Amino acid sequence: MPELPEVEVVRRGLAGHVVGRTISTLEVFGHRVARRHVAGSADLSARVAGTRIEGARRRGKYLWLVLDDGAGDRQGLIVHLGMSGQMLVADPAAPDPKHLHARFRFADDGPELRFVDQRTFGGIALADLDDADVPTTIRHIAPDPFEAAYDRTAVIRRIKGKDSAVKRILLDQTVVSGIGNIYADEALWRAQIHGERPASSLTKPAIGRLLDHARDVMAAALGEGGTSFDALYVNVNGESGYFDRSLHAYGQEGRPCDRCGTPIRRAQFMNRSSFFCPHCQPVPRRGRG
DNA sequence: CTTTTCTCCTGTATGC
DNA sequence: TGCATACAGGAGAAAA
Repeated sequence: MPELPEVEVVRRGLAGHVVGRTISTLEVFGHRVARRHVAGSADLSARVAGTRIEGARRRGKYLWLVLDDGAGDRQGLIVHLGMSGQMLVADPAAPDPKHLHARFRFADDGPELRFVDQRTFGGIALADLDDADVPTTIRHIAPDPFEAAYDRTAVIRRIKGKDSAVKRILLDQTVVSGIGNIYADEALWRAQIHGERPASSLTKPAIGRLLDHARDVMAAALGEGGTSFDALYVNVNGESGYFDRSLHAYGQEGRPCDRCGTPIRRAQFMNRSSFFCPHCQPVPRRGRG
């Protein structure tokens, strides 16, 4: 549920609180959190201990810390928040919260870093970095709309070539990353496109406008500290953003559309909820766009 | 190869 | 009050 803006809020917090510091120990609790680290949690802890955090990076919903072991070897510590993951900076004397899955202690004996995750869809893992300092294990994740590597024209062309529902494609992180259910619905509302329209039925300019709306709505959300529709999304200090006040579609079932007044409708799509204005975003007829 | 469905997980809300 | 059920949904595995 944390999407690009919420993850960026966390990245900025990490940049301010842990970059430049040296990790003394990493404790991993339970078997779930390091499941993507194939060599296991003991290996993960051993490799992370003693490294210095050189940077905090992000692509889409993926975060990673660039770690330097001081001997010329650099690795990426990937952090994915999943549905409910939190990275919290805390006083080491503060009691452990429920659902604490990992704890980073630092050589300076300053505040520690905790990975807390109620639903345990998130996790941490180490990976090699490529020449651009992107972990090699997330090379299948496309650049997000804020990256220099984002090729808007190529993304439009790729989307135009697909017959799947356009919302499904917005959520496909291998096409463009960072967009989840909330910002997909918001971008579709802004673009006045129904998410079940086949992508190939949209004109290239319409696809371009949709992508630009997705970028713009995520930028606006970031400007307000992210969306806190769920109280689980917080920055590293445990504080929520307030972009949920600015949502036009997501979670607005029954409320009048801010553009035309028609009640916002909710429908099941891909086993998730989709919110849309039935007037501004007409439902496509089956078999055509 | 591409596309779609299933699965992982637990706290909260709702219905009987 | 208790118990069952629905729901939130990112992403990778599995299936089609």
